[in-house]
Amino acid sequence: MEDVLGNSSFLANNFPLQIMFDSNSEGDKLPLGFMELLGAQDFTSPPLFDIAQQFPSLVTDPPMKIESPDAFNPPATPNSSSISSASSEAVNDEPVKVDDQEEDQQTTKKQLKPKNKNQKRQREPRFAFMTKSEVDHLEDGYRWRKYGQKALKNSPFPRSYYRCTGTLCNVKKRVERSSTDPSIVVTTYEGQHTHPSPLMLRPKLNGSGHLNSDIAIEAAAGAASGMPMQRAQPHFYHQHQQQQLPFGNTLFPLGHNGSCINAGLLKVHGLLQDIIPSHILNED
DNA sequence: CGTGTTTGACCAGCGC
DNA sequence: GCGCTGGTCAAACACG
Repeated sequence: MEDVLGNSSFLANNFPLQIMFDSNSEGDKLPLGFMELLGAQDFTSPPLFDIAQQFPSLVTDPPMKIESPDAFNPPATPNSSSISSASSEAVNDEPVKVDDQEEDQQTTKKQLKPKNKNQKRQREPRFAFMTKSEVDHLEDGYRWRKYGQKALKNSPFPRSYYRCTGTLCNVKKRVERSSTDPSIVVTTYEGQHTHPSPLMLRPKLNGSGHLNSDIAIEAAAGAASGMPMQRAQPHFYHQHQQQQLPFGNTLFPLGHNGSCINAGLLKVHGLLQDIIPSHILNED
């Protein structure tokens, strides 16, 4: 339970989570991240989930269960750098959702006043991003309303709860700092945005005038590598062998046996061309 | 006035 | 059954 994040949520509900982790030492606020590239796929491109499904070789040992495309609908992007974690909580053998928004709302209400005692509380797929940043609440292109804050048992840092302010959008996120490394901000997204990012309409340029493809690539690589979070986590800190990515950001290895996300990254590289303009991928 | 934050209280899930 | 903990609500408050 007490892990490097002091976070139990990753292990909740008995499903593996997958995280991606990289850092941006400057903690720069990137106006947009891979959410707009990945999250935007909800509206423009096939989700990365499909990619991972099509290329099971990207899945590491143990293979991450990919049971629902929802699990790969990536969350909004932290502005500095990111790790992604995917859960398959909302999958199981539940019938595929008919109406996302409606179900989301029902789910939310169920959490408070469940009418169905036989039915376990269902949660949305979750993604965790570990971001090295001075800022707690990372700008990700969406507007969030804070609805709660909770002190965590094994962490001196509180966890903040945010909800997307978009109408009918039930996406939530939790933001907390790692208890072991306060410079690490752990952002956990839950649910799917039902609307495009407000910032999506703007050109996706970073400070240097380049698209922020690195984040998307890392996310995709991490997602495809299928690293269960509960196993990957400790390695971030205790066995980390930082890998300098060609994209500039430092990516922490996810593999338990020395394999790092870079391997997956290479594999996904071609896949991402479907999502990310080729010139971006060639920038390295 | 609209929007967002703070914060105490409440509830549900889980482990013992 | 009980206590602990995480997650959420909602009133009060702050701010532009």
